[in-house]
Amino acid sequence: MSQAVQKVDVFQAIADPTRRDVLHLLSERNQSIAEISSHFDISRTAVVKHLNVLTEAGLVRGEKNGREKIYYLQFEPLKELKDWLAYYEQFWHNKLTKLKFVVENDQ
Amino acid sequence: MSQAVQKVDVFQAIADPTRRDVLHLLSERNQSIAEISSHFDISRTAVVKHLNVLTEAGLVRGEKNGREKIYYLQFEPLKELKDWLAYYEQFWHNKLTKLKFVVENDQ
DNA sequence: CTAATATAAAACCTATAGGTGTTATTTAGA
DNA sequence: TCTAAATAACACCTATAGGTTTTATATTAG
Repeated sequence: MSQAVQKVDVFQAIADPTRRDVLHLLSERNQSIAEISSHFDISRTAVVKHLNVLTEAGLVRGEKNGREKIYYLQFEPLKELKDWLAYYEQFWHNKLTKLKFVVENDQ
Repeated sequence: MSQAVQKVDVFQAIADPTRRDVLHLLSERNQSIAEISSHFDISRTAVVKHLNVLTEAGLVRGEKNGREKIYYLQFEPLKELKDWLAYYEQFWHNKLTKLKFVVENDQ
């Protein structure tokens, strides 16, 4: 199989503020676990757990490089979020359009 | 004050699949607690708890109508999600642009 | 080959998310 | 005005998310 089954969905993965911070850090630069951890007050083990959740959601990928493990951002799972959001944007757009119609035809 | 402080953020609110289902139901039709509950296997009390979380996040609004309480969707908090997502879309767009440049200038 | 560095793995703790059932309270309608 | 319907308010249970510390395994640099 090309890709392991996704155990954590993107909604759950980005629910935690620390994990969102990790994603932001990785958007600035690919980093090792040690580098990432240095930005947080929590233990390195805790950071690794968050990285595991993000990995299971497919939002990041870790590659061993010598004794380091470098983490990279992955965009693909955010597409699901984008689609989900698009549905409600469309919903809202329709509602506003109807409202506009009512206002214009009201006296 | 016009609006209570937001106790639950939108990321947390949409993390639960049941709550996402509730939002979807409300996008089809404004509904009472009883109506919403009828679509789920969990107890009405549990549904109410989810509605409370969604309310605290500002994603829904409940209005008493006689002995019923009708729930409505609210779009506004989704803007934060949209902005968050836009950042990573931009990030990805830039990355692809750079990649394209490299490919085109490579031999 | 050994010391130091970086990560992995395991066992454990605690707060809380998501669920339950039971008991008020409010309101509509015969 | 009494009963049934709809919601609100409690008290309670259990799994797990998010954190800790400790111990083991790889890997690089002298």
